[in-house]
Amino acid sequence: MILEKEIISKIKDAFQVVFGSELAEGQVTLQPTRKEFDGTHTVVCFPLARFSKTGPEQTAEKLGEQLIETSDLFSRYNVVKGFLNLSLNHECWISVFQGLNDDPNPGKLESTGQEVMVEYSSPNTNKPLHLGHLRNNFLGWSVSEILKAAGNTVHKVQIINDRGIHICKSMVAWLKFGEGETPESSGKKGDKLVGDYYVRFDQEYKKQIAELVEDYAKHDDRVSSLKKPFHWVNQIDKKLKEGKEVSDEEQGILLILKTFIKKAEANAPLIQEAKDLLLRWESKEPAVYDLWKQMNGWVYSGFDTTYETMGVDFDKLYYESDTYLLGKDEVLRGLERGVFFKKEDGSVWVDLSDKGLDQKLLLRSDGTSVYMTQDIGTAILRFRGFPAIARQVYTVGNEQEYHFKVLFLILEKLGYAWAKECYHLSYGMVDLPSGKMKSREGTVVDADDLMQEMLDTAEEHTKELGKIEGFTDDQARELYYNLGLGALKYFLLKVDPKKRMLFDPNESIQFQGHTGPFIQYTHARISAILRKATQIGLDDLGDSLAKLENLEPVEISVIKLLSDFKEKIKEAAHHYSPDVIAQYAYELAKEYNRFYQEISIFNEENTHKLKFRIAFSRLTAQTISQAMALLGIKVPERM
RNA sequence: GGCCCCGUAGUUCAAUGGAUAGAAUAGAAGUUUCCUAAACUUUAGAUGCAGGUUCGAUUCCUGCCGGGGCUACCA
Repeated sequence: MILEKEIISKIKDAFQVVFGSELAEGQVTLQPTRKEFDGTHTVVCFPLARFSKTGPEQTAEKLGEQLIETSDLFSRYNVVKGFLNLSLNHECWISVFQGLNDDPNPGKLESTGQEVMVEYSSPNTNKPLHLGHLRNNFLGWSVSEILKAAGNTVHKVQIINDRGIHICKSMVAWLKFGEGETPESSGKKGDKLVGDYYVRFDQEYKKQIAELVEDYAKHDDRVSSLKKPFHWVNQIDKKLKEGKEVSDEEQGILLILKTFIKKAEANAPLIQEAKDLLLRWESKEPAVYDLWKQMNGWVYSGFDTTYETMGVDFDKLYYESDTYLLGKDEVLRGLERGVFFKKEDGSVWVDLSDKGLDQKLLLRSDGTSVYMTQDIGTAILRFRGFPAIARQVYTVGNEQEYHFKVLFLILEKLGYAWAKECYHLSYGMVDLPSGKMKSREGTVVDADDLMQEMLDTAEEHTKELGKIEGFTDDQARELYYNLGLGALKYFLLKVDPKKRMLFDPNESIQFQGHTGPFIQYTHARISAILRKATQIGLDDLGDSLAKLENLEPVEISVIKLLSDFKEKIKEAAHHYSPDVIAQYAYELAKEYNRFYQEISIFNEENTHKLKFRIAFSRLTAQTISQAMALLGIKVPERM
């Protein structure tokens, strides 16, 4: 911020005069003054003692003295230990406020001229979206908005994993057990319907495996005495995981049974059918291809509904079925050029041992591609389609950190200069109190269900507080939506993306305290003031600012926060961290609420003060609204 | 086994190497003739353990303990 720069420059000048030694740019550490001390800006003088050749405390004292004498920026100072606390004078704050109020581009930094592609969501098309996807989408969408505000051109994209064995599983189950069910016939949302068949496949598949294992066991003397071998394995596995003792005999049996299970997994008729279907799909057999299209279509329309509720969107969609072949070509080309190597069985690998990693498979021995192969293809395709993009940001969970490390290294090896600029926006899992979400154990928190719950809770709260007087039905619904989703988005975005976080479904997301609705409420409060101001014609600031004689401390601290906004956007963009914005919006709202409590705006007799406070409130509302917009949260006029 | 991440109030989250470790919730006590009490004020409560570097360590380094992840011819 300009203000900060100016202060630092004054400090450098003063230091030069008093101690005769020049400080470099980064040597002045300026930080916000803690609220128990007087002042707004604090210079940490410990590191300066080295250059001033005197103790930190004297350094601070002399520096403060000099600053007051020579600069018109500061009104007073105090020294606590080696900390120099500075207070800016009235005119300075007035001009800061003036600058913010006149800013033609509030909340938007100068263009960097850079183009960035941000990928997020990218779900598989075999099951509905869940809580984890919510964090992913809100994060990716918000980071995109933040990057835009920071002056970049952004392309929001996702890759849809529409191809592969997983979708074939749903298809097999639907063919076998579906009896022609469609979203229309059963009224089920398309993604839910397909997800159900995926689950069904898994259940039936498990059954077949268990049967096969039992059969193998029956014919093997070593284990034929076991009644339910499959169940037994699970028990022993559980024991091992809990660190309990397992006898040698049990371990021996376990080993035998594990080979049985592996064999059964490969030989179960259902998985054979799914694999067969995948081959038929790859050869584009019309019946299979049509069914694949139809079921994917169901999923897409289901996803579209969910995305709409979530309030996220994309500029462009990529489909794995379109990109996986390109990846394969790239790998083969790399093989020719000696970047990759082939093993005897025909599989293609990359050797990354020079980078401290191991070898990684790129093409199976049967020539089919793996996950990595497709990602190579997709990345290259994107840069071909958008030659101007400087980098790609991948919003993907942190369990794939290794994968992306490898991907970027491979792209680099293939000679793509932009590979170095690619970034894996890695975020932590959302845990439940019971641990990780597992679809098999039915502990997945469904995205649609959760959002609906949030809307219901918002409605309940609002009605309890009796705050829907004068609302039409549509307005009320809009409010519940904004509050419910605001609470949810804020909850997921206020946490550092890198960290894993906890979600307790039994303890519903709060609407009080450090929450989205708290900030929304502050905005609604200010809106009420602005409405009233318009009514009585106090909208125009006129020359009141110049005639203002003093500012209250709480007003100064709000102005300081307002002036921090752009710096926060910069920081959030730099770290890909919406939580910076979330924390900022909260601090601003909280500080304004203090002002609101302390000062009764319309009881003020001095017109200049009154007009200033209205303009000041408007600027706060505007900043809150913009900050929240970066998080994808709408702020209401009334609530 | 190897590699990576995380351990902060009862709980959920903060703290570019800086002051007496901040919030929120749950607990205790207050504030409504006054612009929206989804608010505000007061109070009590925490850095896993042991070393090291530093004027100064929640932050950096080492070891230990605890939790999670990756290490598939799965995606």
